[in-house]
Amino acid sequence: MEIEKTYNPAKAEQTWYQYWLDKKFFKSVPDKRTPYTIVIPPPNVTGVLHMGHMLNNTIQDVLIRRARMLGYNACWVPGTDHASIATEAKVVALLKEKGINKTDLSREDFLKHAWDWKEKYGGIILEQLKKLGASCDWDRTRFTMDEPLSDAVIDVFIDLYNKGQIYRGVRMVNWDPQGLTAVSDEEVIHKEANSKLVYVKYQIEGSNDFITIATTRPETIMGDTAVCVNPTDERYAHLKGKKVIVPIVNRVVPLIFDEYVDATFGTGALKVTPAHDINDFNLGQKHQLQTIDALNPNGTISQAAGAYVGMDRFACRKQIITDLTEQGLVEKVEEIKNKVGYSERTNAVIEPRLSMQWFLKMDTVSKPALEAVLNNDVKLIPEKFINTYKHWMENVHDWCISRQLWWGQRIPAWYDAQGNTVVAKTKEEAIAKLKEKNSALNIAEVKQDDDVLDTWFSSWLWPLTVFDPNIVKRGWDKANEDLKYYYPTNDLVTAPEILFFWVARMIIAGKEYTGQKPFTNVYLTGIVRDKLGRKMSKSLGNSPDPLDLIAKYGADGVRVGMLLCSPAGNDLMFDENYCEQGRNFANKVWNAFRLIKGFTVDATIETPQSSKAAISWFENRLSEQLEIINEHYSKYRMSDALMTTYKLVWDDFCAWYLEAIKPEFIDGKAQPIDKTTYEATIQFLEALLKIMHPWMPFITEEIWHLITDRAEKDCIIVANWPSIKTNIDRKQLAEFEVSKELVTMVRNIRAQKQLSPKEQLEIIEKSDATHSYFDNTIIKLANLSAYSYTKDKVEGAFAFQIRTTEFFIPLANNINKDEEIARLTKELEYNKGFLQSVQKKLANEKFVANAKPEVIAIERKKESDALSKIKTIEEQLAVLG
RNA sequence: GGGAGAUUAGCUCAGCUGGUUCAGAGCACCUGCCUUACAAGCAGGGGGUCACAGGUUCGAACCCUGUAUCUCCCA
Repeated sequence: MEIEKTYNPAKAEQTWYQYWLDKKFFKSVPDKRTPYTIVIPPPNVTGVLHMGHMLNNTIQDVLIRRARMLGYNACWVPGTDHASIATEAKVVALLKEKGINKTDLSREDFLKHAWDWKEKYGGIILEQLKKLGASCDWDRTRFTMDEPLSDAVIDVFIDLYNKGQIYRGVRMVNWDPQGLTAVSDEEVIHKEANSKLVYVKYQIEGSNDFITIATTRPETIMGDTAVCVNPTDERYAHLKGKKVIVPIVNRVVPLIFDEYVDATFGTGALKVTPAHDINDFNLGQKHQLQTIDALNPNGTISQAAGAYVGMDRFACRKQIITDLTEQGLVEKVEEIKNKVGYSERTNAVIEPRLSMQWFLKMDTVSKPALEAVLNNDVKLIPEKFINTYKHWMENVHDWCISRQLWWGQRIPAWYDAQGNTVVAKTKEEAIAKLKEKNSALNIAEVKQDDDVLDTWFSSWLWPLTVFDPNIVKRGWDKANEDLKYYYPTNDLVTAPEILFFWVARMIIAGKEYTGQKPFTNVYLTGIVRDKLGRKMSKSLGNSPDPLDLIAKYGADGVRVGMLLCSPAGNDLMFDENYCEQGRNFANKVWNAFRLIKGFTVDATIETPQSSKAAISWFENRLSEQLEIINEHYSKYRMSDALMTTYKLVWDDFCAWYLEAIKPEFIDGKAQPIDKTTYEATIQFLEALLKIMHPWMPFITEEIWHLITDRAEKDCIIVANWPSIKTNIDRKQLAEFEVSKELVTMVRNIRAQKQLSPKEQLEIIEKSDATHSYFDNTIIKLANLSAYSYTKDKVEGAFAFQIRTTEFFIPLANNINKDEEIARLTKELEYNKGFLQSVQKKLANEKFVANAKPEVIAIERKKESDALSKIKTIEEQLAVLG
């Protein structure tokens, strides 16, 4: 059979993914085995695969595939999130292109468009995940707005309302004037901006004096209902009891005194606009100030402002500065840097706004969730996030859960014309409840709340409702078989950015409705940045399309590339070079297979000693390294686990083992290989393929089937993870390390003396021994004619040491005395310096008195080794004269 | 302004109980090789005042204090 020289990933990827699907290897149903479960962080239904998803989902797939091989019942639940604001914005934009305004549509018509859109374009991202090799149980695919899941969201709202945890009230919220909705604190991104700090003069009533205030928001002047200064600020003490006149609208407002004001900022005088700043709002409450809302929901100036009505807030800001300047009321304008909040979803500047919203009280429900992390019941990886988590959970604010949108779960609150409110699942139930409050109820006037719930108010139930949407209604005791079996899940892999949005809230919901944590380990990935450290973004155009990368380097290559450079919790400086390295690794594996497949087996020939030794060594080496790999996995050190695998395959297997056992060519003909060595080699290859499989699922499955014809379900995806041999011979491993050094030394000498690798050399070891286990392997690897032992020095040969042993290579015409003297002198100096430092240490009484005995023993060994080396070198120098 | 973390080779990172002259890996780099598995390769090599300044210790990349720079979170 002809095997191609380079690995071609495209075909293998297509073939095997379909094969796995057909054989239902990803499918999981509860059985006697221990489950291993991951629920996917559901990507936005509108989303397309980006580098962050790649990283995230590759890690999940590695964990799932390894668990499957370890014999767990591995279940990875996929799905998408309805992402209310992002999706609604997208649908609105699309309708606009068709000339349809959302405001012209009824709620029902809009939702119909939205669902049409979702059915047509939603979930592309899940198809893309398949290209990556994601082994999700696709039969379990869920969407956060699937009817049963939505139902559960409503159940939770009703339940928490009945428990008194949910309330409605007027609060200052983060208003997105573009999305026309409130957003939570976590959805506001604070960015540094260059702003103008305007110093405006307000006249003191009944005088020609002015008080100057500094503001970055002059367009809210029309909403001012006080001016405030610090009571300790002597500059303003004489103004006590006075009133001031707000410019533009000429409103007379009180001058108030409050500790809140920072006397050192600006002029020390603050304009108070209770409707447009949270701190001003608090001041307003405290001093019982009037509240004037000078802005409309869309960010234009409101009727109530009394001036500039209808003008956009930013246009108004400019205009008002011009107008005030003309009136001589602007003292100066300073350029400053301040933080401005932007909407995560629409990127509009957030406006603090007073409005009627629904809130969830966080103080009591968050306590068990904080404890779960502090007592390590839920482990955060890396641990450094525990502090951040603690800080947030201890300072948590009530959660604004209503959104002024249509796409999402509609709040199940109902009102009558008299302002009575009830919470109920259906209109009928609501009417019944309202009747209790209002005997004269006019049914025609009963209205449901127009708002929907925050998306996170549905995704916090994700690990519960993907398994059992009835959990809220029926309770943990009556949970279905799936939930009982898979929950709590094992690992959650997500970005630290949503630690509070999502992770904390899932723990809250889990504790509330099952009394249990939703997952045991939370692996927090970093942000994927470009190699300059910039966040990858569409606008910068610095984000490669993951599918292009897969086409170019193969899915296996990209997976390896991503994970080579991503320790947990660290941002990842992505560089295509890593994918290239991944692709090269796949090709290396491919060629190792090609070599082995090309062997001709002859059952009659005996196994050479060199191969026997190599097999024994690699058997030990494999177990030794597998132990380390398992250890890395158990600590979620993914890059380390991968790098150890990489070196085991490339260095140990390809560079040392295969070179040691591969048959020679005689007269241009490849010699056959003995059966024992061949079979051992195939076994090693299979074990290595298994260890590589979680990282490189496609190529390993491809080779697995090319090695031999296999039964229908004999696939590497369900093969057993290799076991570690019980008695690893570490002494032998150490011995081979010395042999490797010897081989390297010989190669080095060849390079220095410009000797062909084909020219055979001879090695003589100065030792009392007559042979050792790896002699023949060394002969093979270093291309020697002989390896012999002597008790005496060999004159006129090239001499060197490995550790404390002396070796000679007879090189009749190739010894340059001066060069040798220089080399040996340098080595002598180094060893003398080393000896000196060791002896200094040993001469130190305090060291000998305080250091651990093992440490002292090591130092003594170093001393004696150095002494013997020095002696040897001095002898060699003496011989050279 | 408050909090958390980081700073080790050109780059990305290890260094997990303080103990091999002040250190490791991968990539990149340099030199030599198209050697019948692989040039997507092979062999060999160079490269670091462990951010800076003090301190603790027989001994510090590691522990402590301060400084600088960067990142993130919260207000």
